[in-house]
Amino acid sequence: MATVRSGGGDPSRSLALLWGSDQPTRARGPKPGLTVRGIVRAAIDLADSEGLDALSMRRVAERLGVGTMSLYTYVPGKSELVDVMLDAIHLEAAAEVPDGTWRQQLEAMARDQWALAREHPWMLHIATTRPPLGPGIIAKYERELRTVEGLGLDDIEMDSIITLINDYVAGAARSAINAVDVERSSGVDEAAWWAATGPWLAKVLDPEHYPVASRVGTTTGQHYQAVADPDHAFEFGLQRVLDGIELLVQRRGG
Amino acid sequence: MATVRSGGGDPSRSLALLWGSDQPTRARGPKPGLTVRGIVRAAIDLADSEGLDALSMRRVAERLGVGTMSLYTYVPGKSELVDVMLDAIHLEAAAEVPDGTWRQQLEAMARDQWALAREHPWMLHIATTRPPLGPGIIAKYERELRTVEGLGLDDIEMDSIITLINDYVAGAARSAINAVDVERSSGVDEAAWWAATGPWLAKVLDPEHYPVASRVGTTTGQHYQAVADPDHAFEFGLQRVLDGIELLVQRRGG
DNA sequence: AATATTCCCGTACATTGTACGGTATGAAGT
DNA sequence: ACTTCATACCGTACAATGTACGGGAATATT
Repeated sequence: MATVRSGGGDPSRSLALLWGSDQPTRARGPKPGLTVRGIVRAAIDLADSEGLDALSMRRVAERLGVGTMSLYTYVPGKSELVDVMLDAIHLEAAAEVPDGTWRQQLEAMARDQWALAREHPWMLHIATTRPPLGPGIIAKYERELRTVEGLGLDDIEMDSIITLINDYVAGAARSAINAVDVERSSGVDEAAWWAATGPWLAKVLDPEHYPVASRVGTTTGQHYQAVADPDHAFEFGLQRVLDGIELLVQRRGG
Repeated sequence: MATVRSGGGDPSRSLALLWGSDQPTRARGPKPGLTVRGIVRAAIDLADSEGLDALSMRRVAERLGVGTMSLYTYVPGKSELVDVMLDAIHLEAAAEVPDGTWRQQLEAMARDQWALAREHPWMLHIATTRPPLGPGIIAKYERELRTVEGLGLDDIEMDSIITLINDYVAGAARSAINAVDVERSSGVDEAAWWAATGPWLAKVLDPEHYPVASRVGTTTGQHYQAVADPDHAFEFGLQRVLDGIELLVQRRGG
């Protein structure tokens, strides 16, 4: 499987699929046996349970009890299918914006994103430079922007803050997610990997050449029983990022 | 190609490769015609110029003028090869730590990482939950930690700060990198994509349902002539992150 | 009944990582 | 000098991928 990338297909085809009216167009020919929605759901189920690497047109068709090529009647290609999958999970996850200060709202937003990534780990493996601008993603963007509306920031700053939070959460979540993925695909669990790596590391991390790294590496290794703890890293980083944003808001008089 | 993941191979095999003495073990049989270093260099060249999707054992062997399977004499598999590639680029990039305040040093470190990702865009497509702990990566870790040594932080906090910066830069750089990748792989450049998407977006982003998103989306779209500007996002976010870290350092009395 | 249109899908192709086993090479042991 | 045997090299084969192509079957419109 090549790198899975949103926006890799024909944009207007993806957009038509995303916003396409679900009205059953009166037409000749045999009755459709499938729906786009059903295909997308099957694909999401497959990716949730077996990972993005297991997501193939053949496997999706198998789950639906049809031939592989039948899918292409409903969906132009795998690229566009992935676009719709991505938008769909954001649509389902549409959460209420909680009450509270802007900071509490931003924090909740970050935690929602973190939770969504836990539920659908494959979403972080999809490159979204050209996001599928469907109803789910747009609604999410609207919710996010509202948390920083009215703080005295200009539009560009508001957008930048949202981007910052999303970039940061995605980065931190990727680490947590990968730990699960690599265990599934390699069969080597964290403990086994650390057991194989630790002794090598001790031999190689000599305090002469790497005084600080060997000290800190030893401390963190013992503390986490692993090379790092993604959950802790997420919490720590989130507070720093929010602190940084708060400073800007204060300067703008929010 | 399945998702490329570091730590997917046998850890001790990767580590042996990473730290393995380069001394030519006196042995029987024909003279080796290749070296691990040469294979790694060819693989890096290929990935640099054509992307990670184009990195295949066949293509690497072709560049070296040997049969595909000959590579397996030197390298256990593709996983381990990627591990060594990743360590190698960090070893080459080993930069001097500049003088200045800890903040200036951290900022320089982030910019170095950003520049490295520009040079070797494929590095960000590799999942590094279990990083290849070779001489390049370890030396980098040591350099990074030294910038936050002596500020009154404990070891865990020092490690967390480094993780935060690296996570953030990786996240922001991924956006910039993907813009280039998606253009290469799809043949659709940013302007063409935006030309196809913009009109759709205008139709769909109605101010009734999405008042804030439509306003901000329009402003940023006109400002960037695209859906976002990764370079601007990087600069903005970096200052917020550093501000947040500075607050912590101040509280610790640094 | 004829026609136009749509759904379904079998086959085929190029590309991937790498397991397996065979052959050639050249240093060490006799 | 001759045998032994570890090592380098690599052709072939297999299972899996996305999807182009074209044929067959079903059904609403004419």
